[in-house]
Amino acid sequence: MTRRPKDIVDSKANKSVAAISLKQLAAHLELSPTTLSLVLNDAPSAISIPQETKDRIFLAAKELNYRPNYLARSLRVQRTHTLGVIVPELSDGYSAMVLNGVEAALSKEGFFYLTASHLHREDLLQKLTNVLVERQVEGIIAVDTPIRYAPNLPVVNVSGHQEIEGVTNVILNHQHAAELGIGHLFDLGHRSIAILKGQAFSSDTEVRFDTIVNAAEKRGIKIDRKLWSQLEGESPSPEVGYAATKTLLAGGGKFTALFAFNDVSAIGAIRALNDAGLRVPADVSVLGFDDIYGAAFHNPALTTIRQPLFEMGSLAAATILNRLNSSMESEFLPELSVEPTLVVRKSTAPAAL
Amino acid sequence: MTRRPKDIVDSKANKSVAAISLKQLAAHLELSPTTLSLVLNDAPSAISIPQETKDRIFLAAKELNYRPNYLARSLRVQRTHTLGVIVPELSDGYSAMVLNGVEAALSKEGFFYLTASHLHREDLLQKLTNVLVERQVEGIIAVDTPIRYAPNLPVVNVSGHQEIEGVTNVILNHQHAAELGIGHLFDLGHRSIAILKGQAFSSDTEVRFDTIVNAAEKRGIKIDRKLWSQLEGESPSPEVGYAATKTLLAGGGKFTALFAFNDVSAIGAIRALNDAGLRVPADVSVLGFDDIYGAAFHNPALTTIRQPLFEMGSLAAATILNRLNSSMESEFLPELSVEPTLVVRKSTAPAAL
DNA sequence: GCGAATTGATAAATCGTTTTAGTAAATCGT
DNA sequence: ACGATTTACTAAAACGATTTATCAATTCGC
Repeated sequence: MTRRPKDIVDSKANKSVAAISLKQLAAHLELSPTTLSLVLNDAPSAISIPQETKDRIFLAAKELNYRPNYLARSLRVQRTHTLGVIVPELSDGYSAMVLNGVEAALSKEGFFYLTASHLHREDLLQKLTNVLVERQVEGIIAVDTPIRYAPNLPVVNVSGHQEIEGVTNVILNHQHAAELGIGHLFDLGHRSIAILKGQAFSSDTEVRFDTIVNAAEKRGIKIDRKLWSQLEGESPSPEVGYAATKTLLAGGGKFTALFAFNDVSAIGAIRALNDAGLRVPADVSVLGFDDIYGAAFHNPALTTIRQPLFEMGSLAAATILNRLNSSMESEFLPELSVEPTLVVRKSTAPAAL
Repeated sequence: MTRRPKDIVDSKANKSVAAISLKQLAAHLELSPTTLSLVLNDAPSAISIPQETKDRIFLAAKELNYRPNYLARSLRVQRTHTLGVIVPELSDGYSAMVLNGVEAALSKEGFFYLTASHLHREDLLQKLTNVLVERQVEGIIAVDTPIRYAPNLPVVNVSGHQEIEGVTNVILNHQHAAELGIGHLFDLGHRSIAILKGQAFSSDTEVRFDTIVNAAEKRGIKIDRKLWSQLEGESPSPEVGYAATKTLLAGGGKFTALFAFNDVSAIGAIRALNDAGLRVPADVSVLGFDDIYGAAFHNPALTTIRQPLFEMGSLAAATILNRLNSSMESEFLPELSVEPTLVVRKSTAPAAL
């Protein structure tokens, strides 16, 4: 009521004055913490509190800059509004894009997330999972990560391919992706197609390879051993695609198109082809996968199979939130599939005769 | 050792059996929670507890899979081992790289971080800062974000340029960067140099522009109004560089080299130049900034001024950890500077006569 | 053999909330 | 006018740890 205290509070407001507790605020108002809690949280039983008192409470809370302590509240209500997100590493663009989607979905609901990178180390992965659980996350999103044992929480695996009890896999419709890719190359007249197979640790590697080979065979195209090469090494750089394409070329197989494992390796492949005196797309068409940020601005601009990574991230997050909010066990789905799209740019062209 | 029991245990381990509390564990051992706490945390006063009892406790904790509740512990000891990281958005590669460094430094110390994107919205930025403080983060790292009021916590601003009490800025040595860039172009014989100035919202925009102009003038090169153009729009895509370069070309200024604001805009610029029938680097040299992931694999590979983003992230994190651990107030430094390096690739070449 | 120190433990306060179960006074219905 | 509601508010018990006193029984020093 007096001027002095108010001024002091205001001048400190910028510096966000040391937090005040509910108890202190209650003492200041000469009310019990209970009353304040009921009013501030708009609890049903607060109907009996007169508006005048409520106003006093709101005013004081604002003036004294009361901010409820999240730890205390979380401990009491047993909810942290926090998820854990496990990625192989952050630098590769793929994970960042998924995270972006995760964040968009979570922020709407006042959730946050803790990020952890396992760097392709199995032991670290297991340890991080445990630590996240200890930190009371309400669910876990694993991105492109082969989880083994799922903790007792809602878990969604983005690009996961193992069937694990209680884990929802958010996956691309790989069959469709392979059809789109091979179909595009076939339509351009390509009949000799090479493939860059993913690294062994990537969860998409096997499905992608198999579906592509199948789609090709359906059109009478055989992918013999000389026509594919596997990416090796953990670096998320085009180097690995460059190296794999070199060995492919050294192997002597003849091809007019190359279906890369992803955009990053496609970029490396283009460089290797150029180094060998082959022009893209005049001599060899190159097809990427993912449509990462930058694929459109590569030179030549990459034709690629687009994975909706942002959507996969937000779908993963939404799925977990949904499971948390609906008490019904029935909400659980073992698999959610999203559709790829073909993005035609400049790295593919009709096959030369 | 028989197969059966092991299988059963394992099968439960997968589901990570419902957490047990300290009190329950204590009841099971017929000891008090106090004793367990002292032993498990290896408190000094635990010396009087005989090894036999300690062993019993450790064994039971392991067998019953006791995991201390982080919330409860944090509430009591008033430490969360969590930082908040505020970025403009995640998709731009720049932030992801910094985050990567942050994570590397934090994980060593058992810290985690919550990520929040403000999407260039001032109100959101302010709100997110408050929410992070409510969540009891122990410090905040802002990346390329113009913070106004710093909360009452250790704050480090990566690429921050305002002087704010209590905020440490981690910045690139811009003077040096400008010298490296202009020096490189000058040495190649360029005397007419155009500049792409950053978006108004980016904290590096003004310094970078000014230092570049100064470095040029020091060598007798004037950058008149027709020779620079400002990026506009929030999209983190090369589009903005493409558009800015178009207007530059339309303005009629003559130049043999272009110093872009960053790699992303450099990529857009190269496309605009090509569209105008100019070859890079034969007709125009293009110099990027940042050395983002992918700069090396662009075609032509970008010559660029490398910012050590990973290091800036880990330096920011280390700085905060340091301030948290040392009780001395003296640790505070208002500014930490890191050095750029020139990475010469294929987008710059001697000036044509 | 007696006070002091050591050994082996524990009860209770605390962190800052939410929530359950009240209570005392005023008002209502009849 | 009197029991039943309603109004206005609160005490105390959680949540799950850590930490500060204490305590009872031994052992030690002399």
